Amino acid sequence: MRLSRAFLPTLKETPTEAQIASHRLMLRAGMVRQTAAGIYAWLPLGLRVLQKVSAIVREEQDAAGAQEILMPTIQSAELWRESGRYDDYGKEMLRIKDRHDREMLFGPTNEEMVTDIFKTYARSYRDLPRNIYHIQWKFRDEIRPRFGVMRGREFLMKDAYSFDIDYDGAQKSYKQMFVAYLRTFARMGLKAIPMQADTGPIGGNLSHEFLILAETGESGVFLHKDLLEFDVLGSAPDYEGDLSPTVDFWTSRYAATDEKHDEAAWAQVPADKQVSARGIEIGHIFYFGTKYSAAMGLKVSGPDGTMITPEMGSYGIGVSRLVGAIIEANHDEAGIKWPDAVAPFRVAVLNLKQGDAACDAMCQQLYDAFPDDAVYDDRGERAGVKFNDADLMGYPWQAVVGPRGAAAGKVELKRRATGEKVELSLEDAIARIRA
RNA sequence: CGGGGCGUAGCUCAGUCUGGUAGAGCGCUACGUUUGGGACGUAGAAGUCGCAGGUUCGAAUCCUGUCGCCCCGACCA
Repeated sequence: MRLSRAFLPTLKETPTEAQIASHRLMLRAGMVRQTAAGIYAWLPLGLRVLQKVSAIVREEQDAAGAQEILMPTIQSAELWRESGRYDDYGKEMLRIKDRHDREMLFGPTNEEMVTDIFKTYARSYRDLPRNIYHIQWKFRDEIRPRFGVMRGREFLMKDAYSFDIDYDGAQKSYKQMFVAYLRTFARMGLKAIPMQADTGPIGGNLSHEFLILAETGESGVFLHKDLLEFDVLGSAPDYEGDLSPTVDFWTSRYAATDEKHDEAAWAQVPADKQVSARGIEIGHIFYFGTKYSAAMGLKVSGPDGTMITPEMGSYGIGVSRLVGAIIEANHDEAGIKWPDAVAPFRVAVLNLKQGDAACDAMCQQLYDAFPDDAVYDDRGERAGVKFNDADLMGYPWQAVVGPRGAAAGKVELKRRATGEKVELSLEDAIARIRA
């Protein structure tokens, strides 16, 4: 992407409405544009991050055995009457009438719809277990949207739904998602901690929220320090094997949000292992048994010919919220510090003297070395502007090419996260960025 | 939904109390000088003053209504 031709509008001044770092930086870096309260348009830079985050979520869902589908945003009220949630859900649900006066709604979640779809095809216990998911826009008419994409009304969510023949199967599905979530967030450079949670309007009796620590988090959290030091990505999980050791590691150490906080249990945690902080919820998993399958008439034949009502669970990740959460966890005064895995581009090539033959040639080679993964700041701007914009947009690497260095065949490579700078030959610089 | 605040140029805001030619900085355009951490000068473009109605010779300013947005609280991926 050449900046001279890109639609990447950065802002020098901070828009007044933005109160927290991620919102300010997303607006300043030109990632999103607010179009109504809690509703955002995603501009190219923001969209790339959203897509990278989605891709990681998708890979880990697929690895855990879930299969992707895509359900619509608009649903029929009828479905929600079957489960009884049409009246329960309240004003958070955006209700719409079509031209024939039929009652419709913009989906806040998809338990009803997925159950309805699934029941058309599932005939036998042989059709189970299954886990299907989609990544789709949701709408929840929040009383008070705030914090940019962190609490928007329209938001992108990955929601998965598991169907199992019995309780043990459902527990296995739950653990698969539990482990998949740990890996998903770890790959984005986040330390997400699963915590006991309320099940809220979804129902059920087993639920974990995944939170990351951040000063601007909306929940208070209390946790055992060991949980912050565990290496999640150390070994690839065997999803068909016994996942209990991993899940037990996490669930045996104290971790709770203020809603579920238990002072007595907390007092059992050694004082030097107690961590109390603020947290942002980025994922939530539920086991809720037959709540929807029973209400909506999902039944399959069992091995002995009797009908069985499958056990279900649902598993959500706030994909658009994650973009904000990642920024909350990775920024400084100057701007964003993208983790490599979700960076919109891996490297920014900064040409400090546009039009200088040596600079132009070296920049072009750097740029060509990273197809679709580099931005080339080839604008006729002063060096300071390019430095500041690159810091703001937060590319993991900055390859700085000025007349002095170009004459000596050197590139100055800056690591955004640490601020560390080294002078390298062109080849070494390319190798270093690739590493 | 209760409380508070704000809508004036792309952005940040002044002007409203006390009605009388619509302003500044940043950004944008052109030219010149600059050129390794958000340069300087000169010239220029850019606004139905959120919308509707009213009062008035005259409304960004006063009155009524309305819409939108932000912040604080009770609720939540």
